[in-house]
Formats: sequence, C-alpha cells, structure tokens
Amino acid sequence: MKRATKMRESSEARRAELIVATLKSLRKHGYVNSTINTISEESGLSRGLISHYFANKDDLLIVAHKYYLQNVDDFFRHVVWSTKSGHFGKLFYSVSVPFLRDTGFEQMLVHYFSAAWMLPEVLRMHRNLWGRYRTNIRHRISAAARERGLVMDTRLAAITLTQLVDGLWLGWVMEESYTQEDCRIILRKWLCEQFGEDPQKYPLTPDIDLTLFKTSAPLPHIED
Amino acid sequence: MKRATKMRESSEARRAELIVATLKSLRKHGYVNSTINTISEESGLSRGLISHYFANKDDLLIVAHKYYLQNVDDFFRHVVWSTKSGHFGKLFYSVSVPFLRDTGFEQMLVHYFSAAWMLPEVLRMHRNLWGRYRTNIRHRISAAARERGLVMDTRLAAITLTQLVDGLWLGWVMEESYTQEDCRIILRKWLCEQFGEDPQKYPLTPDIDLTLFKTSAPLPHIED
Amino acid sequence: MKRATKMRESSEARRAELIVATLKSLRKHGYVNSTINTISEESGLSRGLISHYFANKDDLLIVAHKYYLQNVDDFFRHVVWSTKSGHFGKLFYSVSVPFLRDTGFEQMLVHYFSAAWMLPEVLRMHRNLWGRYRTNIRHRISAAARERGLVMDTRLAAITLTQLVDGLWLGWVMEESYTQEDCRIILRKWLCEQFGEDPQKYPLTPDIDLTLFKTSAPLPHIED
Amino acid sequence: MKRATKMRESSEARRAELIVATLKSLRKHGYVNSTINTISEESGLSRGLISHYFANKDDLLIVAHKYYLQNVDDFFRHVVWSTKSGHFGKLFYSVSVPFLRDTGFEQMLVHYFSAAWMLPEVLRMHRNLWGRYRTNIRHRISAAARERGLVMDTRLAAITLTQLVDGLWLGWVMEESYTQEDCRIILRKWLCEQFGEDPQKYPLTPDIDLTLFKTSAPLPHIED
DNA sequence: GATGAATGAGGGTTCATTCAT
DNA sequence: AATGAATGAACCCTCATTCAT
Repeated sequence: MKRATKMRESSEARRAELIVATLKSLRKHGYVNSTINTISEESGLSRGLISHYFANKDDLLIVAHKYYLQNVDDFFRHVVWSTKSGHFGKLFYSVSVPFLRDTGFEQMLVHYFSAAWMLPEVLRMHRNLWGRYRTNIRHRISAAARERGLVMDTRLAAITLTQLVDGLWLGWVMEESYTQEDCRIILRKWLCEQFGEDPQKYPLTPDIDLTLFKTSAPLPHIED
Repeated sequence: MKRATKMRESSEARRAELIVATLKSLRKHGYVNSTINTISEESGLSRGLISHYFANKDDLLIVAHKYYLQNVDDFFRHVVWSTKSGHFGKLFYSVSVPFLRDTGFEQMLVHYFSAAWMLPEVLRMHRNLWGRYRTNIRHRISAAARERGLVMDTRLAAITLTQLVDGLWLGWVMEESYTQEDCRIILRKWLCEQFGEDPQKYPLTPDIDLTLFKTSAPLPHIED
Repeated sequence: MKRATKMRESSEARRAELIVATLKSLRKHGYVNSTINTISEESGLSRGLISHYFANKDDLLIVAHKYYLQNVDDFFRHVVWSTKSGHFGKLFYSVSVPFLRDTGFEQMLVHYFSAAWMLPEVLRMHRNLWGRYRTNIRHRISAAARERGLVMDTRLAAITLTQLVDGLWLGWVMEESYTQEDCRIILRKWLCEQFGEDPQKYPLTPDIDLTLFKTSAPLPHIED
Repeated sequence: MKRATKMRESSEARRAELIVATLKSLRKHGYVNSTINTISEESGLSRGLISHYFANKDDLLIVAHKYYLQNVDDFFRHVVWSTKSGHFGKLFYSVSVPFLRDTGFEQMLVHYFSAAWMLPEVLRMHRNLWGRYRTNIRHRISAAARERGLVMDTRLAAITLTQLVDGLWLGWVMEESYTQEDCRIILRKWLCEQFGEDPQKYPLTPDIDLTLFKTSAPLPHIED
C-alpha cells in the first residue's frame, strides 16, 4: 500500500512536470508553435509519456490552462486575505490583482481566449471563473456601499469594474503603451469617485507579502 | 479595354470572395484551425486559387484582417460624422460604436489578438489602429472638458475610457452575460459623471441612420 | 492562300520563340527550376500558348533539345566545311568543335543526359547524333590513315577520340579546372602521335570565320 | 547498454535502408522524378520516417551520393592495393576501375551530374573527389615516367587519362555501343604508347579478388 | 488565336498519435 | 512505467494543364 501510494505520488509528480513544461513551452514558443516535441523537450521526458498521462494534446492544454487559472485564483485569494484594510481597501486591491505581478504568461491567456471557441471546456472554465470573480466583486461593492450608506446598481457597477480591469489588462498586454501602475491609478480613481474616498489613503501597492506570488511562483519550477 | 476592365473587376471580386471566406473560416474554426482547406471550402473555390491571388496564407490573413479593421473604422467614422450633437454627444456615441451593431464577427477579433503574436504585421496594425483610436478619443475628451472649463488628466481619462470599452466588448464576446445596451448605459454613466452631464439628455441609441452598417454590411455577402 | 501561308509562318515564328525562350529559361534558371511560368515570362507570351503549340512541357523540352542539338551539328558542319586543311586538319578541327565556343548552354546538356533516361525520345536523339558523329570521325580517321599508309583499328581509334572529346568536355563543364585550350592541345597531341604529324603545323585555333557561331548564335535571339 | 547498442544499430540499419532506397529511386526515376514518395515506396517505409532520419530531402540525396561515392572510392582503393604489379600496372588497373564491374548504378552518376547544379554540396563533393582522383593519377604517371627516365607534361597527361576514362565511361553508359573490355583495351593502348610498354604483359583483367566488389556489394541489398 | 483565371494533383514537411520494446 | 521509432494525415505551396472568354 505504501508503495502504491508512492507510485501514485510519483505519477502525480510526472503529470505536474508535464503541465508545467506545457506552460513553459507556451510561454517560450507561443501557442501555435508549442508542439508535443517542444513540451517533452521542456520537460526532459519522452514524447510518448504525454499520451500516457493525458488523453491527447488538447487535454493537456486544457489541464494546463486549468492549472494556470487555479494559480490566478490562488493569487487573488492571497491578496484579498492578506489585505488588512476594510471593505473598500479589499475591493481596490482585489481588482488590482492583475497589475501586481508580471508572470510572463499574459499573452498565453489571449491565446486561450481564442482557443476557447474551439475547446468548449476552455470556454466553460473561463465563464465559470470570470462569473465567480464578478460575483465576488459585486459582493464587495455591496459591502462597501452598505458601509457608506450608498445606493448603487451593484450589477452595473460590478460589470463596469471587472470589465475596466479586463480592458486595462488587455490593452496592457496587447499594446504595451501604459504601465501596470497606470492601471492601478485608474482603478483607484474610479473606486474613490464611486465611494467618495480619498485616494491618498490607499497606496497603489498593498502592504502585503507578494514575494511568494510576485513572480510566476507558485507556478512551481517555471522560473527557469 | 472593356474586357480588361471587366476582367480586373472580376479579379477584385474573386479577391473579395476569398477575403470574406477567410473571415468566415476564422469565425468558424479560429485562427489555429483555419487552413487553406477550410478557407477554400468556405469560398467554394479551389485551393490553388488562393496562391493565385495572395502571396501566401499569412498574406491572406493579414489582408483579411485589414479588410475587417477597415470596416470597423468605416463604421466608427460613419457614427461620428452622422451624430449631430456636440462634443460630448460625439464622444459618447463614438465609444458606443462597438455596441451599436452585431456583425457576427466579434469572436474573430479575439482570434486576431492571438494571431497578432505570430504575425507581426497584425500586431503592428492593431497597435496602429488602437493608438489612433485612443488619440482620437483623447482629443474629444479634451474638447468636451475645455467646453465645460474642466481640468482633467486626459491621458488617463482616455486610457480609462478606451479600455472600459475594450473590456466591456471582451466580456460581452466571451461571456454573453450582459447586453450591448448594458455597455452603452455604463459608458454614458461614466462620461456623465466625469463631465457633469445629465444622462437623460443622451439617448442610448444615436438618432442616425444605421441601416447601412447595422448588420454586417458592408462586409458584403457575410450573412451566410 | 497567301494569308494562310503568312499565318503558318507566324505560327512557326511563335513556336521558335517559345523554343528559344525555353533554352533561355534553362540557361537562366536551370533544369528543375524552369517552369511553364519562367518559359512564358522569357518569351513574353502567355502560359496558355505553350499548350497551344506543344503537346505538353516534356514535348517542349524535347523539341528545344532537338533545336539545340541541331545547332551543335550545324556548328560542327560549319567548322568542317570551312577548314581548308587536308584530312588530318579537318579531323583535328572537327573534334575541337566543342572547345571553340562557349554558348553558356553546357550545363544544360548534362541535365539532358539525365533526362534521357526518363524521356526515351531524348535518349534516341542522343544516341542517333552521337552515333553519326562517331561514324563521321571514324571515316575521317580512315581517310587520314589511308593517306599516310597507316593501318589502325579505326573502330577503337574512333571510340578513343570521340570519348576523349566527351570526357574533356564533361570535365571542363563539371570541374572548371582546365581550359578549352588545354583540351585542344591534348587532342592535337593525341592525333599527332597517332598519325606521326607535327603539332606545330596545326594552329590550335582554325583559320576560319567563327563570328557567326562564336557566341551562341545561330541560336537566334539568345544573346539577351 | 545492450539494448541501446541494438537500438542504435537498428537506427543505422534504417538509415542505410533509406539511403539504398534513395539510390534505387534515383536509378529508376532520375533526379527530377525522385520524390519522397518514390523513395519511401522503394524502402517500404513511411514518408514521415525520412524526416525522422534526415534533415530534409536534399540532405538525404547528399548523404546517398556520399554513400555511393564512398563505395566507388573503396573499390578504387581495393583494386590499387590488391594489384601486385609495379607503378605502370597499378596505373593501368587504377584507371580501369570503372570498367571492372557493373553495379547497375551507372546511370545514377549521370543524374548526380545534373543534381550537382542544384545542390552545391554535391558539386563540391564531385570536384573534391575528381580532383583527388586526378592528383592520384598524376602521381602515378610521374612515378611510372621517372622509373623509365621519361619526361612528360604530367598535368596534361593526367587530364588526358582521367578524361579519357570519364569519356569512355560516359559513352558506355549513355550509348551502350561498346563494351567495358573495349574501354580497358583503349586505356592499355594509350598507356603503353605513352610509356613504351608492351600491352601483352598486362592482362586486361587484374589478377585480384573482385568477388567482394564484383557486383554492387557493398552497396548492400541493391540487387532487387 | 491568344489569354490567364482556375483547377487539383503532387511536391516537401510537420506533427499528434500509436505501439513494440 | 517509459521510450522513441514509425506512421500517416494534414499542413502550405508549386505548377502543369484546362478552358471559358
């Protein structure tokens, strides 16, 4: 039994190695140029092994995306939980999440936006995570508004805020004509206007430990 | 001469057929899965003909994207020019452009976001058009602010506005969880807040003739 | 009738244009890179016209080769007829023929040696011309030997001489490590040894008019 | 270790199979008509495997030519080393080499003469081998001449001899109107004339073991 | 007669997948 | 479990040939 467990752990480790190698390959070679070959080279394992752990290449790409999205979600939770400020501060820092680190995987997400229309599972995952994210933001908006006795259309506010985040992120990735700091300033400004808060009271960078997530970790072993 | 002219017109028609077939194929199969085969099948013409009219597949993809962006730009100009309201109204309706029609090609832009990282020319075109678009919006913001004696950071305001548009557009395409009307409401709200205007004075739909651009025209023959 | 004649002459002219264009293309682009396209471009005529005058591309290549071999034969006859010396001199200059001009078509012949095994007609033409050539040389050897009262195996002598010519030609084309003059010296030496003649009496270059054939003419219009 | 060795041997065997199949295809279809298809058909292996063992088609053609030339060179060395006669005899038998066996691959060399003008590496290899061959022959001529106190232009003599060999070979392959024995007689006659030797003392066929090289071996498995 | 648009077979090559070892 | 040799479908592209004009 002990050995069996060990074997399964080993198997899981192999799977993880291949998943991480897939992400590395996507980052290094791009989406269309990532092949079974580049992935197996990146992993140091054989080509045949991929078929051993995954149904096919699409399956591996989907699992790798799931792994990546999980990391994004983990980072989001880390930031929200670590932030000591009240509802408003938590709201601000939670929407700042995409602009608090640079993983080098941003373009990859754009490729998955495209792939989503060919791989239904990717689209499902996307809508699931984005939906949960917007609901979360909406609840935070509600809490902050209630705290201040404000009445607002939280649905529209949540859409506005999350899509401002998405739009800033998209333009930042595609155009590289403004910075992550610009994005955080813009978000703070919009939030303060909505909630009558003073921007000065909320530093652009939250006073939390980002070392663990600052770089691409905890996408383990991806630092090269 | 008559024959030559007729022939050349015929040639242009063939080129257009292939371009439209390319856009259809991209919509249906995405960037990675659009091949010479899918395009020629979509066009009903032979595979070899593509090489007859275009240098290679990339060339066709780039030309097709140019064609699509040109249509987007044409529609943008049409809306701006037709709008009779002042600076503020023109600003509002110009950013509402992506939410005034449904061409059926929205996903395609996502595919090109992905393709941009494989085809430098696509990225160049994207940055060029988006850059010009943001500059245009910034000038309109300046004009409307000056008119009202307002002082604002037009650079940040332009980024906020254009990226709110992009984010709303992206979410609308990817998630289908809110409507184009929601988007226009959100944009009007943000603008009115910034410029102290009354939303009631600006109907969500501009009082202009959209028949020509309402559908996918003038992306001719794309209705299937 | 007059018109019909004119038409046929015109047709013949068109054929000749295409043949010459074929040879030009072969010289310029090589054998494998000569296509219907390069030939029609060289001729200034349309692609479709080739099918109008020739059964197919192979047919055109064969006819062009025939045309080229005819020119080689014409040049051979010209040299032999113009030479005023006796049997021996005529023999020497006749075998020197391949080393008296540089048409720029030498590599082309190598390609046809290869093509001969795929195009039976090319092999037939080759063997026919080379056979007649060797017979001609053998007769000249006989005449020169008889003149001097020498007895020799004219068959072996003819093979030796013609194949020495071919070998010198082949090495000259393939290796470019010796000159045409070297070839003529070698041939004169061998002949003088066989017939007891004095090399000094036979200048390396025959005292005949080569202007017409010096260059690639009379492959008309090939000078570019 | 045993397996690894076996695997690599197996790989080498596969490479050899593909090389031999390439030579067979070239013999059957010529250079222009030899495709990945004809080669894989000849080998009985799949098309994709060629890319597995060779960088591309040109690489395979070049390697195959190298393989063939190596065999020619091996046979040359075998004849020269095995021959027990003195300088003159070695000279005679070394130039007789092309006429001591019939591999069935003679036409192939003609195809490579053609291919040389498309594949620079083939031309380079050709010139390298032919150059070394002529130098070798020239040294033998020098040695035989020195032995007899003869003075001769060894450069011209070497060109004459090697090109007589090439010419005889070319005519034998292309025309099939004389025999390999004719060629050896001709070469012996020329050499004896040059060096004042008695042909009777040198049998047309050297008294050496040709069994190993008599047929196409060691071009293994080429007999069909 | 003459054109060149249109075709489609076949070229070399890539690559996901299979399977014997 | 792990390998990588082997496959063959599909990729983009070339080009000889056809045919409506």
